[in-house]
Amino acid sequence: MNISDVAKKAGVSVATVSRVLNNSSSVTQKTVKKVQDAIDTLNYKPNIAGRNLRINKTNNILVIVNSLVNTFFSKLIKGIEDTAFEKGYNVLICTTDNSPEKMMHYLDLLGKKLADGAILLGIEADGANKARIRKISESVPLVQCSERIDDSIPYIAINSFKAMYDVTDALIKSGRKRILYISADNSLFSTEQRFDGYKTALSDNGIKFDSKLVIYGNYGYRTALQITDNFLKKKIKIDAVAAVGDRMAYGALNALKNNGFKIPEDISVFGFDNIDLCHMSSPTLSSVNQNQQIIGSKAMETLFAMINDEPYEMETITDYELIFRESTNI
Amino acid sequence: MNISDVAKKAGVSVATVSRVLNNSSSVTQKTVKKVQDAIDTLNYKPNIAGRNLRINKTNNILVIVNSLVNTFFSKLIKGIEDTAFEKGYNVLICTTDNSPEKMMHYLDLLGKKLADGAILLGIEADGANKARIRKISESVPLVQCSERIDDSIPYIAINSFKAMYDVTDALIKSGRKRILYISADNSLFSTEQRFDGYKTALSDNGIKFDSKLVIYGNYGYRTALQITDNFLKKKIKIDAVAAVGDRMAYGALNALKNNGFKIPEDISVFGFDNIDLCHMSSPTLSSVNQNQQIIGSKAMETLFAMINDEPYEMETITDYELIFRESTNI
DNA sequence: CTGTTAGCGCATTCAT
DNA sequence: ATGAATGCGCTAACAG
Repeated sequence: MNISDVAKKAGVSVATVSRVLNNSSSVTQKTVKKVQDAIDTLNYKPNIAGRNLRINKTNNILVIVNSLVNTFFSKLIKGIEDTAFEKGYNVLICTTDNSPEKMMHYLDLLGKKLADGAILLGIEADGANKARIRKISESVPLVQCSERIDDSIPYIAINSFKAMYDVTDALIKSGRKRILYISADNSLFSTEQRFDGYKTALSDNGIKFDSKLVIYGNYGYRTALQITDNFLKKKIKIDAVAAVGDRMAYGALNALKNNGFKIPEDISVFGFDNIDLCHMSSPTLSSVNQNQQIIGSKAMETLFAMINDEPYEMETITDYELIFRESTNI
Repeated sequence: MNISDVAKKAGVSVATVSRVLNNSSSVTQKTVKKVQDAIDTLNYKPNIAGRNLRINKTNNILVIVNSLVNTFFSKLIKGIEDTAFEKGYNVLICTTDNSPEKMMHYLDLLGKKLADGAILLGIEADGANKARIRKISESVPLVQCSERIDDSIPYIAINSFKAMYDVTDALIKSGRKRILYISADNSLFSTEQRFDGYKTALSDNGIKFDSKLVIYGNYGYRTALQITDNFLKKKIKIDAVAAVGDRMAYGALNALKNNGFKIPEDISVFGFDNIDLCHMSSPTLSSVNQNQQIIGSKAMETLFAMINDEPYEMETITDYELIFRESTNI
């Protein structure tokens, strides 16, 4: 069942059927109707593979992400998908499980024309892979979201420096001075930016940075619980905690509780990303909210513009907001 | 840059290049090397669209799901993806936002040969769409996961009846008799099954079912908080809560706390799905854990068998386990 | 406004 | 073991 069956049925040429299908150049209403009827009675669906081959375009885009099991990214993907849907694109999701090999494998699919472009979500890459990604970006539209790998590739994210600056500043303004900073043990752009934000806010408020007040986790709850507990054993006095992720903030929060501290009376706790849990837990958790839907949408729009040779921004900075809840008394 | 460029470079025919590419029939080692070298120096990638058209197969599968922003489904998708990756398939994720139109749109893509088959995740369908899905399933491999739409389509899930039976039974065995049941306001197979499990466990333990002890939400936290609060205003005595979802259990739990009840001393609370939050909250929440990774993996394996005309199971029932935490004293 | 035809890149049948 | 030739389904250039 193909286009020529429809042509035969409708008593026209395949070209005419194709024209109706793509409502390209002018076809008489009468002919359109004949063709439509044939399509309907045969229940014909155009074969995408044939079309893709001919026009050398797939209307697919790749989303490359470490893991879907992270609502930060799944919300972002929803933004991508909604916009992709509007523009007639299908979204292929590729999860890499933090494996560079898997990531490069998926990037390879772009060369095979499986998709017209790709969005890299929160991707970390070392020197060699950075170079390969840059190389690929020279021939295929690529957009990076929420983490920056290469300056030559369009980038969409919040200003992580400013966000963590604001968190730190708010904690200080509420009277806290010794803020335990829970960072992540990676080389992500956002990690570095946030750390800079923390240090700059301290310094702007005349507080000396103390490296003993910095501990490193992996975004997970258990590790954060553990490292905070270890930290508390040292009996170093603190009056607040700022974490680069909510799960880590919860790990800290529970470690603090277990050690007899009252939240927020003794110690304020501030998270990052505003996961659903933040408003369901007790105490509810103060956190930084990003609008993932918009980030995703902007990423797709940028990619779409690249694919269609339209102008686009090299850098799109989106909004964030600090949400104050019970874990802080600000 | 295509297969014939490679053939030219290697001094062989396109047929031979194709054979090397698919290591089909016998090609001399020497020829293989020549071709490989040509491929490498040209950095040639076979065009998937051309291949798909020729072999009438895409190695793509569709996953149709209401929303990715639900770790239950995203974990399931991880199971699908891992298995798909092993088998050389790419996964196209289509989110429907509970819109039947969107779902049918995506199912339509199957007819257009965008993918070789589809997995339906937790999909709800009314009479008309049920019929359309069944119709589609006659010509395209389809698998349904975690919710059942049609008996003629392979199905993978836990036994929801038995799981909720076990929850209810465990609560009763721990001395609870008046168990508030928080269900969801939908016509999903699992909803019905769980409700039956609850009622049967009551009856098997000689407890009369009381319809006043059943309230309906939408899987969300806020609604559950609200309806539980409304329920408590009626001053009907209860000593336990069983919910069909963890978020609802949390809504109930917080409503109970707000009304001065102690968990679990006054009232035990049991959730369903074991979301991450369960072990991070205080109190931690007892819940039913399903192995989504395995469900997803089995779904992909079943779909793979269908695509390749191999034998497959019409029904795969996976394990679950009750996890007892601080919200119950069992 | 419509038809004829070529060719996108590939796998495969049929020769040799 | 290899090559020549065909056609998968479609769009677009060209002709009329």
